[in-house]
Amino acid sequence: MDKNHTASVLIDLSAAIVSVRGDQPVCLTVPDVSGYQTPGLPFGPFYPDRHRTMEIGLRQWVIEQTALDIGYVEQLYTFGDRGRRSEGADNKKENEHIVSVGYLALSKQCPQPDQWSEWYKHFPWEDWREGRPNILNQQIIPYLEAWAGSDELRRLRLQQAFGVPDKAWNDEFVLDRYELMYEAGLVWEACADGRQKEKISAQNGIAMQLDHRRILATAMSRLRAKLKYRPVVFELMPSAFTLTHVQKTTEAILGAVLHKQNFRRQLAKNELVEPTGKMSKARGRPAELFKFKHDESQSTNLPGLRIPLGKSRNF
Amino acid sequence: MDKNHTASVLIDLSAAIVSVRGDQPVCLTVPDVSGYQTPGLPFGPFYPDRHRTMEIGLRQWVIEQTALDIGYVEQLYTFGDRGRRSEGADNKKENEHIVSVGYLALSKQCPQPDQWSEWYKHFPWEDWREGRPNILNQQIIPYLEAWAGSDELRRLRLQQAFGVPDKAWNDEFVLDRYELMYEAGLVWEACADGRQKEKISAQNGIAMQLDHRRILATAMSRLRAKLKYRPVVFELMPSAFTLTHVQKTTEAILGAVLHKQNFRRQLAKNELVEPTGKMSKARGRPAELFKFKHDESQSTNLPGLRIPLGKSRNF
DNA sequence: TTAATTATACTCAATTTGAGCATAATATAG
DNA sequence: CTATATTATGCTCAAATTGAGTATAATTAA
Repeated sequence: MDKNHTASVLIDLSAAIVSVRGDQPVCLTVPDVSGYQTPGLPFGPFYPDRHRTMEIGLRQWVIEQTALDIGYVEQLYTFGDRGRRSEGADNKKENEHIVSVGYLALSKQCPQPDQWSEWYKHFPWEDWREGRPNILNQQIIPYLEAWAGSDELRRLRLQQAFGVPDKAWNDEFVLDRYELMYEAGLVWEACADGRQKEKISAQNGIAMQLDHRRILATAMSRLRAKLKYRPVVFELMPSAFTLTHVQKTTEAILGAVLHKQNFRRQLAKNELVEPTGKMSKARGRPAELFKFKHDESQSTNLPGLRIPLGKSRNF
Repeated sequence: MDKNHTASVLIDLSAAIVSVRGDQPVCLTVPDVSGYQTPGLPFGPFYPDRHRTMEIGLRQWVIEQTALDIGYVEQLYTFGDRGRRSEGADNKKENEHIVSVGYLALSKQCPQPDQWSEWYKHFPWEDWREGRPNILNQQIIPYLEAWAGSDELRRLRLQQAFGVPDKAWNDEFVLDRYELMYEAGLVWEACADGRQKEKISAQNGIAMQLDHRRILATAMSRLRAKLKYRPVVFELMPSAFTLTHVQKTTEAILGAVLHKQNFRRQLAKNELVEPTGKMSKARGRPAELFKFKHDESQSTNLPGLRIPLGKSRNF
């Protein structure tokens, strides 16, 4: 292998910092820097001689820049695509190669509401809590079927990702769906020229800078999957909470509604929570306040709640 | 944030290329380059202006250097630890920071047997197919319990990772176990000075260069987990195989024996294989030869076999 | 011809899941 | 002060899945 190539790169640490506000999952974003009205994920450079590990580097600039208390941090994926920068409007140095390491972080609070962006504004087809989103049948699916045409591979991927025809919707395939839509030119970021961008700007969710929406999709996929076998929900909960609160938070992340009694049965069986003795005061019968039973530092390896998702979710 | 820091790094693409020979999972290794007898994982540099993505870069040098046909490739983790290089014997340039992106790749064949190293020679405590490995009760557990002492957190981690006391052994926690042993100074790589290295060299599995054993542990964890919900076994199988062959391969990866009839029931239910009509010839009653029902390109999203692992595996 | 070996069909109890009803304890509207 | 809406929680029950067997069939090797 010849060595006549640039091997030196800069490393960006990008973070999808996720929290839940009310019944909406939100993600910390930074204001637009390009000419378009697209928010971006916060990111900072990695200085290898300053930080022992990349996770430490990530925590460092998150603390410095956002003053947030993030507990759970997980590395998502390292994106090394050439021309990642050149897709945006600003295009400073062509020769400066940037590799971006994506992270998922969870935060219990989300102050300054204007800095947090709701997941489902970027991915309106992912929220099934009120039933199948209209945008699917009215826009996305017809377009994708036309795009697939008689291409067998495309149709198979369509069936895998979107469950059409006659397959169930899988809430974990967020990334697959986004990438399919990207390839089909259905999302703003995939459009090369400005005119095309104008045409679909408002549709199919709010775009983000560079490949940030892809990173967010990766984060959503990972979090939805993890929720089902590790008790990460509690990284999004306050120290005391009602069982309904845990359920609403879980449902927000999954974009699906769950059976109340069965959800509680799982919680009970896995011994994840214990009563505090106190009661919540709201409308209706007061609910008992619970707390997470375990140390947060070890929550990574606990069994978690095998979420009962129900069978017929593709109507 | 001040910019008076080196931000430029080199990127290594390290690969745990896994195959199964007979009933042993194996991993492609390169000969020792340090003074010690430790094999290493193959790796190559990433040239960002030559390869569009890192995965393409990885495939490229694997083809060039090993002439292997690897189908399935999955990014594992990006390690950015400072001083990753300086642990080894050769220590060329202090200022050259290297970030290593680990990959898991699966290969159906493993020619040149001397270049492939068996998993369980590096991790003898991970193979439970003949029952609980003796090394656990005779060496590892006593040492770790002494190390934990009365430290509550350490005892909890010990319980999580190794299941002592009264918790089940979880085959997926390969990385957790290795890291705990590393911290406790139980593995060769964790020892700073040569004398200490001598002392535990032969014990606790064959060491590897740098952090390569950690990457392999990550690969093992990921593969064992994935096996249970995605049909990746077939990436390790020839085009036609008997059901027993699939089971033996699965058992090799998991390091555990499975119930034959239940394993087949899962295969049947998920419609993963179809008969070829041909028969295998060996000792005993001939078995029908099957083939994987689906296109390999889409195998990522298929349901997979929810492996029936049996209940009482910590005796 | 017999024994060893491997494959495959079938059974059955225990557990888990999906989905529901019934009842309890509070706030709020009239 | 009573009725009603609202939320919480206890309990049931059929269907499906899982764990762990037994029985039997088709080969090779002795």
